[in-house]
Amino acid sequence: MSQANWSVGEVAARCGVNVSALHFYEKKGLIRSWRSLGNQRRYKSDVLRRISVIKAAQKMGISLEEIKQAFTTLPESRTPTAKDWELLSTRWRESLNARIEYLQRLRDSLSGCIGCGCLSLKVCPIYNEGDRCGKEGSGPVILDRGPM
Amino acid sequence: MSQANWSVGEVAARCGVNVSALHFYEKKGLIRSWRSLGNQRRYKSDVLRRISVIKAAQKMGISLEEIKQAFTTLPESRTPTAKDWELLSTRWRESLNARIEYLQRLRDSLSGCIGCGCLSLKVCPIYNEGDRCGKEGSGPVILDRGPM
DNA sequence: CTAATACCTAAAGCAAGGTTGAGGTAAAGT
DNA sequence: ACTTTACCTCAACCTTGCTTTAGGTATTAG
Repeated sequence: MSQANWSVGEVAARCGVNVSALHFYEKKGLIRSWRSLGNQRRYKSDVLRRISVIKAAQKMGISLEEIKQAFTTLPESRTPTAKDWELLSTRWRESLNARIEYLQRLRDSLSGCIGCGCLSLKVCPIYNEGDRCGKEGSGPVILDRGPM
Repeated sequence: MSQANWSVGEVAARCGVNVSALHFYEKKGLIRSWRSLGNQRRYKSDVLRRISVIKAAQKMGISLEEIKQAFTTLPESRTPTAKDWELLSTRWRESLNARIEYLQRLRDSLSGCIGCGCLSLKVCPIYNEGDRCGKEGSGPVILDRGPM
């Protein structure tokens, strides 16, 4: 079983992050700890999952601020369950899908666009935003408002 | 036809970027200009394509430094042709594909991983790196070294 | 001719996501 | 007991990709 009282160094080693990152996450409100008699941080084992979720979400391109927002949907009173976490992952999977589709559109336009003459011109789907300098207004903007 | 001598303001308006960004790109060596008698920047029209390529590459997640490196493969002596640009786009398409595949693996693992109990444990494909704290060494690391 | 823009340079600032360093306390090994 | 290692806080620093500000020159519109 997992221990009950993790020190910051143990968590850092276990999660493959620096102690400074844990301090940082705590300051940002993404994780919490209580203190030992000697004022050292102690963690419940569910912090491990939080950190792994932070890292996974970052790989998806989700900012710490967004992760923090998502964490506010977790229960305060009890340790989050698998269901609680699954809800998060469901929402993020949607944004991940959107991002993947965006990149796919970008890739598919790329073949035609960078090599051909259209890039930087009026109707290129890759390069086009606020491009109203030509004589007529520009064509559709397919890619510019994609998810970041 | 495109004009021969673009001012910085014209390029900025045409490309939808700020003048300050053009100064910045120039300082970083991504674009070049010559000067008018009154010391103002003047651009050849091929700067438009450069900038659109910069923007497209950024959408793919390519850093300015990498873009600059890629630009060094363009000919110095003549204005780059469609073929020249196509070469760039080919290389980038590969890295874009890699990134897409990485995100797809991430997505496909996500369903099982965040919700289940494995995340933060020894063999989860999403959360796993330098995880040698368990009794045995950890399992394969599927996702951690993916392209950024 | 004059006033409003547009442009110039250099330096500072901003946001994200941390890391590094200084100065000091706590806990653990021998 | 003593020394090393782990931990604490706070502040400063780093990188990327720009923007903003300040102080000054050039160009353009009326």
